[in-house]
Amino acid sequence: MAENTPEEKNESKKSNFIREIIDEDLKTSKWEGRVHTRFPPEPNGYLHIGHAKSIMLNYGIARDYNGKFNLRFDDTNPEKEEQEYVDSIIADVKWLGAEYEDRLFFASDYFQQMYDYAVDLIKKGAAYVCDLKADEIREYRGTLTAPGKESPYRNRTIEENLDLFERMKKGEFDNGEKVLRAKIDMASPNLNLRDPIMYRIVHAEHHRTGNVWCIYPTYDWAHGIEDSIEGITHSICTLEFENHRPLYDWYLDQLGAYHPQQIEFARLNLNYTVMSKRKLLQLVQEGKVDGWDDPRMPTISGLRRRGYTPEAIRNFAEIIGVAKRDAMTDIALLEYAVREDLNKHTLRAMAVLKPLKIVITDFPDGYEEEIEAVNNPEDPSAGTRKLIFGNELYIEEADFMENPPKGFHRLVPGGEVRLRYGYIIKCEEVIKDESGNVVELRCTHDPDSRSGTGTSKKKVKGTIHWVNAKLAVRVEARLYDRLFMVEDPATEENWLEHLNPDSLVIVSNALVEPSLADAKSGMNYQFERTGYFCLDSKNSKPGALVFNRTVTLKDSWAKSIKN
RNA sequence: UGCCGGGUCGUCUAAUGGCAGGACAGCGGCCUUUGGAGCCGUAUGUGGAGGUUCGAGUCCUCCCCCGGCAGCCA
Repeated sequence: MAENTPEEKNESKKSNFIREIIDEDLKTSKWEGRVHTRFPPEPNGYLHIGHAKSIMLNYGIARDYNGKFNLRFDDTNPEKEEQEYVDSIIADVKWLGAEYEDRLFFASDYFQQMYDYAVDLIKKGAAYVCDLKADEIREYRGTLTAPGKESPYRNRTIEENLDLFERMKKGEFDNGEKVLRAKIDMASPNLNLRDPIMYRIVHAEHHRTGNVWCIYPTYDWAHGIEDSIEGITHSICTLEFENHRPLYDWYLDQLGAYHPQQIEFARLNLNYTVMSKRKLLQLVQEGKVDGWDDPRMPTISGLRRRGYTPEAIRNFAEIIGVAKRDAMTDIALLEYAVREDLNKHTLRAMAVLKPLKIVITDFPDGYEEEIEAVNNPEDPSAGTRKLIFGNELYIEEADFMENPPKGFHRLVPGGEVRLRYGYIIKCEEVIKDESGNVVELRCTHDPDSRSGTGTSKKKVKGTIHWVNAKLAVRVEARLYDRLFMVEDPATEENWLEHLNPDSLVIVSNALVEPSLADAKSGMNYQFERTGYFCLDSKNSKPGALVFNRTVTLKDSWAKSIKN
């Protein structure tokens, strides 16, 4: 493979304000030429597409600057964290292709160091044990416009603080009885600096450290230390931590510890879905969806089950860029990213979602003819396959209309249409049941129109897909749509009331061409003219296949009739 | 109404005092045995008012709007 010229590299990799900061740091040797980033999830839920943005941002930077990328679990709250989440997060990060090599870390591995650092602060007179109850602490903190007041315990002696803190660690006190606080400034306009809590007492079993600890560091105390210990150069995080940066700076300066640079960016918001872990958890717990990996969920595992590829998600992360302004990204960008990837790489197949039988009357009963179909017009190396044409077929119900609107290019009574890779047929007769529903079409074919022979001079406007009635395989198809009916459900009072009742439509009698009976899990397919599909990893079984629709194909006809 | 941050096409994102550009979405067309894909074209934007400057999205002043912060969550 040829090396990219610098210009090509710049073109293929969009820059952003964070990369500019790094470029500048490299120029000034601020970190002796090092670039070291990390992704620091809390294992209290599954990762979503917003995390993917952060992962690709951090990993992409490390990769492009020849730096390092760590995966570190921020597991400082035993009450919310679980091993299941750790496992899922590791799987998702790997699936996305973010390589952390041997750098898998846990904040809980640093608990002793954090404790020692806290003792240092106490010895410097910069931290104290406070007996105020939670609501009292809140009260003493003041408000956004009024300064707080100092805790009556603020001026305990160093010896007393040391003793009390050690006894907190030993388990002599109950939850909430005491906390360790930094002694900073109760009148600071930045509320984070009003004697923030460093340690709280939590008698709970931690998924990794078990019952070794009953005091746990708060995020604010722990996070900067974690980055410091790992030698992170650029601590990239989301906007809401901007106000915390002065606190991290204060801690690290007090400790005289290595001091990374924090840079904040705007988190991803996608319309027609929710992105907070709390809300996603609620959807799972209230059974609104089929688990964290429900294909309608914006989780990495949900997108994977839906049929999204890592490449599609990486494309998406690239397309949306990185900035500091709040943004609401249109889900159309995500769909564009996945179509772009799937179009190039999926095998095509014919599948009829809502079958309508047609009989070609001028072929003998039991007629069979082998015809060739290309597997992927975007990729000749994907080759071709054989299809068996017959006198009894099924076409898509939507491809026939008795009273078509102007511009309808498909089958109509007395009209002609091409059957993909087969013949041009003409609809001679429409057969209906007692209630007037069309149940079968009787057609004739043009023998000179066999696909690929070039013998037909005839031009028809429409080409429709079909399956052989005798050979088609019956499958279940699950058609997904946006989870919510409103653009920004999170801002609605009763956000759960805006779930889209049609976000999942199950089609239990779809018919697919025989080759799809061997569909492989993890493979993506394009059902010609209808969309991209993949086997459902949870519910599909041999002999009872279940296909998930990843995304529809663009449909300019559907769009034009809607207007 | 305290502190911090932010406002560029409908959406996302560039332009680092010098032609406001790209992508998606839209619209129009070409092409097509997928109404797919591809190709071509097109409309749309600097929150407002002043100021500095030969020249301002960019610098200054004032205003407006949006977001975050009062967990022993992260």
